[in-house]
Amino acid sequence: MKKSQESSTSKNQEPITAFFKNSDGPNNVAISRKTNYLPSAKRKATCLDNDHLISQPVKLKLMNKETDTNKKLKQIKIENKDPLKQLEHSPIFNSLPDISNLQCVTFDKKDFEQDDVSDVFNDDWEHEEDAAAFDKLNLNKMQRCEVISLKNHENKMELFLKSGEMTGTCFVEGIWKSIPLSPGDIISVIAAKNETGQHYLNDTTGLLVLRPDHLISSTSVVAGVFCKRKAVLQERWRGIDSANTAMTIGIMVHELVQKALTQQISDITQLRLEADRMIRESIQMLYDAGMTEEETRTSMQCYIQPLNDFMKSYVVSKASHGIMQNNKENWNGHIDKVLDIEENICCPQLGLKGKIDATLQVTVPEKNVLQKAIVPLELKSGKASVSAEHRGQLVMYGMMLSLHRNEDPTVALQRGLLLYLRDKVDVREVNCGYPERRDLVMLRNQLVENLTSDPKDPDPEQLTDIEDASFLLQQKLPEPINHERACTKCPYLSICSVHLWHSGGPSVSENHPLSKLQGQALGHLSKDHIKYFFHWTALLKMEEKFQTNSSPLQALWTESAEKREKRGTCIPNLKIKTVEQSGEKHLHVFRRSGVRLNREKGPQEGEFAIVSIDGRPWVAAGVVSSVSSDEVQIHLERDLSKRLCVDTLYHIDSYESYSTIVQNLSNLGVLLEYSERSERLRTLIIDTTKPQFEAKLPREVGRLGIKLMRSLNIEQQRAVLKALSAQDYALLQGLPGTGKTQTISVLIQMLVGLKQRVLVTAHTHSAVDTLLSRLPETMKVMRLGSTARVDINLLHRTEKQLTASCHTVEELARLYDSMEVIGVTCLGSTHAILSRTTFDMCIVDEATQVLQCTVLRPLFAARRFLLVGDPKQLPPIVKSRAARRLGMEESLFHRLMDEEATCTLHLQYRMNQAITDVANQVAYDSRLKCANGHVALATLSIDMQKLSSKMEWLKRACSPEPEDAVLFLDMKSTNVFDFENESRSCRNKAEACLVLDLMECFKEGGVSSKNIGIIAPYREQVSLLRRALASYSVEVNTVDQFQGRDKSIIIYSCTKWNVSEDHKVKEGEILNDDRRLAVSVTRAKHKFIIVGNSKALHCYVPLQRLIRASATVSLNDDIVKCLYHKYKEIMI
DNA sequence: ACTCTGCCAAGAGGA
Repeated sequence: MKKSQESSTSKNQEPITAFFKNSDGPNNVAISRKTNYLPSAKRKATCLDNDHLISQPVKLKLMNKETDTNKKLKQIKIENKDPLKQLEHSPIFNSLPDISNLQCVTFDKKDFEQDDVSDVFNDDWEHEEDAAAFDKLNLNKMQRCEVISLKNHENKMELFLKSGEMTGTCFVEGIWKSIPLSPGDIISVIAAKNETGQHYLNDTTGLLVLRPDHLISSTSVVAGVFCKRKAVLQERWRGIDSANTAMTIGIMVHELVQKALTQQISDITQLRLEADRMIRESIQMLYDAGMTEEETRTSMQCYIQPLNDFMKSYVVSKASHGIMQNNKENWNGHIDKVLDIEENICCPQLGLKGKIDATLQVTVPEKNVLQKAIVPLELKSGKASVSAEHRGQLVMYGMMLSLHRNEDPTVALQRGLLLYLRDKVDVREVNCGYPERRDLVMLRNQLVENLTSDPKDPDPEQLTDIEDASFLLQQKLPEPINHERACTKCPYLSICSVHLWHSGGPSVSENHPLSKLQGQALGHLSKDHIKYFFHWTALLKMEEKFQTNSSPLQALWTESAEKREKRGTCIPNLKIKTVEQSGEKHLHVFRRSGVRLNREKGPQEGEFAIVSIDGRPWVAAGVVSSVSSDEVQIHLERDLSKRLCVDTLYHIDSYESYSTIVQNLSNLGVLLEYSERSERLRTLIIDTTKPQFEAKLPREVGRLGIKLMRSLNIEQQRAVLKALSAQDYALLQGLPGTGKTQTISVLIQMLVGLKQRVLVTAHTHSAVDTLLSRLPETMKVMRLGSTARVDINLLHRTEKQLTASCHTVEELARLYDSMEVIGVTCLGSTHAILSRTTFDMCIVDEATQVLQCTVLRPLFAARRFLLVGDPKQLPPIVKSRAARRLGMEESLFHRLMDEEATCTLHLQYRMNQAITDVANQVAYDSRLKCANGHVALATLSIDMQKLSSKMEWLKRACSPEPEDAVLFLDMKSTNVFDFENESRSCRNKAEACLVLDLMECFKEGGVSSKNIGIIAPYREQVSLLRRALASYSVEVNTVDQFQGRDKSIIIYSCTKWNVSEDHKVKEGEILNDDRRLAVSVTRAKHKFIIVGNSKALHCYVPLQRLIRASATVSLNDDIVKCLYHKYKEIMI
């Protein structure tokens, strides 16, 4: 039972100062890893004396007595609760070390007598020399360090830190002691030095940033001022809180102000016109929030006059002081220049990021002298509360900016402007002292503590039990606040409560509002529902952890651009060539001189990427629109050429966002809500209640069927009728080549004929587009999603095109409502149409490729659903091996598969009999049938006469005969083929040579290369083959890219040749994946050729099954040697 | 040591 919080948050108290109350709480200090770390008497420390570093012994004496300054500070704290005002009269200010003088001194390795710092951590501490290597770390500057060990003293904690080659110690007192640190933790520290040369932090000096590599946005930190628990929930379940009026107005006011500032608009009529124009252009946003234009115009009214006043008094006028005398609180400066709008700041030293509304150059009168300064401005469209949240945001921007200027973030003078415009202008200057900075850093630390794992946490990849995982990997959350009204209305109430009551952690007292709200929050949920929620949140956590480890964002500031380039995630050293406005974005063209870009690695076209400068990561971000050998084009949200000089070198890094994880978590959150749509899905998906079917279909179905179903075979017709009779859901299992796209297309036409609205979705854009392109042009179809990703033939059906003529929210809503079919990817299903209207049926194509938690989103929007897929084909992409082991690949299709609910299409129109037979042996247990004799007997059309002079094996390889339709070309003796040491790489030049020879032969036989597809399991082999076959314009790809399509001939290059006899197949090894193999085989219509080395492949069971089912041709050493000599020039 | 599609972001306000 924890009551401290419940009683301590009183109403009039600034929540931010409440930190002081908690600072004496218990601290969980880990015990030092090395117990006899270093006898303190022997330790040496370096201190700064006349600009020289002198080593001198330091006596470690615990200071039990308070220093004078500490005493004084305590008094001030008691007298004055507002940390903002505390430092103004504080004597401590002067007693802090003068960092500005120290800045020029850099602590470099060469400054020291002893160069050997590498073995500082030897257990042998007897030598004075080793000990002297300590405390080289200069903590007067902010440093990113690893905590090596810690030692708890009576009222302070001693940290042993390491940064690069340097090590040092630091004493931590006061509030900082409450940070739970473990050896291995990364922290960022700035500390003071006492008279004995010892670094220390206490309540009056220094900053300690926990796990600074995890950047938290400034708004998230200040959200924690009110409720830390909510701040954490908001980071993880962002999608739960839907668009509301206040926020929408806020966004519009921001745009208006930014426009006024950049264009110097100070005419009220013009501002009104701008506002009107803005409303007209934002109808999409208004639709999302369910607002009308009239309502919006009215709400905007109360900002326009004040904005006009603001522009007149502060921006346009020449006067720089003496203005607005009638209001003393108002700021008395002048805005000279707008330097930037929405400037992105990212500060790895403080673990913070943010976006500054406007960066301004101002003149401020100070002691009768005019001072120039650069200040951030933060606009707020709500009440002029000058709250801790609002000020805190500016304080954090201030700290980040001071670090960019190379100043000490604990003491550097910082000023920022708060602008309130509702009803009247109110400009406030926010300047602050140390305590508020400290408290904000601590607040951030508390959030990070919950948002990141600590070194002691279990490694998710080691977990083998789903129950353990869902218990151990639950979201850590701060304690709830005691605020009934806020909790009742909080959108995160259910998620907050499910963690509070079902995570085995501490709970709240009976009188706590959350106890009273328990029924409202969770009353509608069963144990199974909660279990399902925790299972999937744990799986997502595992996947997320894997992602954090494999592509760490911190590489942006911990690794050089060149190193990142080697890693394959960065295009370094670019200069701006041109910048042009393109819609709301700025198209930047970057040029790299000299070195050619490696186009296969690094940010690709259509991907989201981050632009950085050395020492300033993440100055902007946007979507890459093209990458050529010497240029990169990217759409950024702001114009970089305005602030920075022409010669600045930029780096563009690819970025893996976590938004998918957050969206999936949100979907699970929605599944817990008390609503009809969630209740329905919980019953069907979690409780797996049997789906119901209508016994009789309306007569209309028959009439429509005569017209529409004629093109379908019996099996397909049955499937359509089954889907139409579903009251809850139905499954359609479509084996390869069985015409499921055709079937779904007819089903959609039937549904539309019955006046039903259909939502068509799939995991990939291409699957959605394939379906939509089969629908008649007369049908009202809208494709949602980013235009860049949509198939070129469907551009006329994109939302952008169709809504171009809408000028009002009503028109827009009418248009959306009039659509008979909406097509969108599962992850794109956050579009407002899906939450504002209901569909009669949702059809999910390639449903076996979607994660269960991802498919939920489109399903919420429909009364019934149809899942279409083939469980024998590709599963969803799950990167974490552990998550795969625990069942994350199980799609909803798998979960719901049941004879009564499923229709299967067996009759296929693609493969001839020979390939069908092999497919049946490899994956389909004789279930796959050729639809008719024509399909069964189809053969490759090739002119064998032209190949009569070829060698026997090559003739068989190209022959159209059924007995050679599936052929294994065995290259046993790859040893002859020792081009170079390729033992570690996943490519095989021998196989590439063979494929090249086959291609040449097919070409001679008159087979068009567009009828041939080449598949390799590994990317590396794919790119080798692509280079080698560049002259053929033949498609070479991984299996995944061929899903859903076919070719007359498929050549499959197994690649692996150096697998040892006793090789133990690892879990999830790609060659052992029967689903990928099944997809490969079933892409071929007439001929399937496997190229491989039987010795290397014998350990892979699915491949063995395939090889046994096919005819084998062994290629001897001579053939291989011959191939080598023929093509060695091409194999680069 | 293997495959790879989707998601723009931080903030927009209020207890």
